Amino acid sequence: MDVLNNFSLKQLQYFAAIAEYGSFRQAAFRLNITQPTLSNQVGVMEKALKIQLFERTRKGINTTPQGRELLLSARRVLEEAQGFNTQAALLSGGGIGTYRLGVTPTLGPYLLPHILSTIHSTHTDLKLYVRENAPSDLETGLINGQHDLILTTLPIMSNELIVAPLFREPLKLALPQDHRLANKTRITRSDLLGELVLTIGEHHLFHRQITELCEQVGAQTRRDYEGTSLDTLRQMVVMGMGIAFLPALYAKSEIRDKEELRVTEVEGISVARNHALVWRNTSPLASFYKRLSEEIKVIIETKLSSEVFPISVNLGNKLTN
Amino acid sequence: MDVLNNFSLKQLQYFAAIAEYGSFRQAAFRLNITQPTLSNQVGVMEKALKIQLFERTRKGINTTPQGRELLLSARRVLEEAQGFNTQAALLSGGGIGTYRLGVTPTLGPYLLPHILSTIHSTHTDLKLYVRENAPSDLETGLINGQHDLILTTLPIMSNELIVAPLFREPLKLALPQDHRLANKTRITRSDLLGELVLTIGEHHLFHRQITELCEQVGAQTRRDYEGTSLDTLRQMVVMGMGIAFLPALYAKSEIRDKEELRVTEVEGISVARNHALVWRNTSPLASFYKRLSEEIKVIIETKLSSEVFPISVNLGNKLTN
DNA sequence: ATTTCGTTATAGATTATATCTATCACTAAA
DNA sequence: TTTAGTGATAGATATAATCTATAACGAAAT
Repeated sequence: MDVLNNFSLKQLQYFAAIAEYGSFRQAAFRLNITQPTLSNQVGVMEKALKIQLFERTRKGINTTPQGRELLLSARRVLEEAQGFNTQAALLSGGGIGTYRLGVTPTLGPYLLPHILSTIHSTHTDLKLYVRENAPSDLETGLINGQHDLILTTLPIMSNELIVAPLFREPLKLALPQDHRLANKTRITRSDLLGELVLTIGEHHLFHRQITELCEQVGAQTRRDYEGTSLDTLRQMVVMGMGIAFLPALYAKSEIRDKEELRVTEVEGISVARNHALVWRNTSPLASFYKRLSEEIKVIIETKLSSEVFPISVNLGNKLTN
Repeated sequence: MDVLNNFSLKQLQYFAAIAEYGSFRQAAFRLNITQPTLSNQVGVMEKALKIQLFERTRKGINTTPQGRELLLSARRVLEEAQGFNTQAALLSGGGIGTYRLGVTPTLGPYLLPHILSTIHSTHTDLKLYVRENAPSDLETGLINGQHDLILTTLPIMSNELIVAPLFREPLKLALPQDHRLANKTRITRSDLLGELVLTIGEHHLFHRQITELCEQVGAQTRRDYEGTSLDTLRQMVVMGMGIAFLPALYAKSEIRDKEELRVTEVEGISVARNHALVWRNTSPLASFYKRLSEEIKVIIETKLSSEVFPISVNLGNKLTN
């Protein structure tokens, strides 16, 4: 990829045109340049390549054997260049291409299935390369360019990122079927007094929320048995090791079997995660990402309004829960 | 193939380098240009394509999704350009490529098999696209560029052609086995008195030579039964319709079966064809063609010295027989 | 806090080069 | 002999690529 200062695309174009029309004058006319320009440029090229491409006579030209050989290569180059050009024309519209979307493992698998198909139908040529990471890794990964966009849980601290809040996802209480509260229609704060609450590992963002809540209502958290994923947390509840708070979208997606667990809300408490679409403030595609976030909000409102809620107040970057 | 004034090869190269090194400065250093040049050129390109390729930050760059997409196309263009370049480098040596060689049907098939393999072994990458035509068509075909070279029978009249005489090919007498002269060891001019001589069609160059000879030695020519090719002429001799003069190389190649025909020389007469390699005086490859003709002469001298002879005198273009 | 180093962008001068106009030299055909 | 067609050449001009010097900003170290 080093020394190709021998020729230019323009010269290749000239070369091909002359060969095609069999005449400098003709070719110059078609190319909207003058004949001397053409003579000059081809001459320059021939000198640079040390190959005579045409044999000039007073009545016209012949392409030399070497010229004929090179013509094939020249045409291939021009074809690729043409391809580059048409692709650039397509891409300049925006919304086309492969975008690297980072998601958290506690949201991505349960949200994306609901929205991807709709997005795909609106943006046929938009492809998402989805990659899962813990929220903190997502944020730094976005900053140093490993992702184009992330779909993550607030808060986002960095001020070089732009945050488009999407929705608020409540955490719901999951009880084993044989639990004393399982058949109670209304569960309130006071019901939780003395309960054993299982939590997910503390590097997850809502770990702290849960522990704070438990302190308030007088429940205990089991520090010795923290789940490493939502799935293990669910299994631990099924086995009767305690109760747990699970994100609403997870519950909707994964807890089909009503015999296994009972998922319910607790009156008088408000514990939830806020999710947002985030990109770098330097990204030239900011306006497209903004539009995309609006579209996602609409999709969620349409398809998931019973599970999640709009984020009413605009709390900005420092949005905490 | 019309409007690709959006970008240049150089710009594509710059684009690829920046993406590769992840930095304008780095890339500029590698490309041996200054960073402002790079910034400027990429900017020009982005404006022309209406696509931002890179997202610039104070700590470096990120390639945009569109940029990543286009990078693939850009690399393909550069690869083809590189291919063009290396091929040009190869070709600039000369002796490489496909040359369109015109030959006469009464010589080509009987001479070329003897010389092509040797030429191929010396010039591995030289390919000959061989095409047969009557000598007069060969000459005009060469002049108007349908051939690069011709291997033809003299004389050549046009003064825009350069003639490299190759060898002199005697015409030998072919007799049927039951002919009265067939077993005679020495045949002289006077033996031909009253013989019926078959000739090839009069558009062939040696037709006239034969008829002139026949007049001199008192032989008759059969105008009503002119052969259309050397093969038919041979068949006519075999069938006893007369005797004929056949080119020595044809006889060597095609008359294997000694029972069928007797091929011999006639003492005291000298009838022959002169062959030459011919090209346009405007051809930039003249020196290569000249070299090639010398090589062919050597090959013939080595492999066919018993059949054909050098052309001793340099008779120039107007060489007649 | 301040300095230092690393990043890209910008402005203006300079250099390189692509292009045009006008013309020449030659050929073929009218 | 003239006319129309071919490509080449010289010199002027316009365009564009490049360089130098500097700005503006961020990150990290002092």
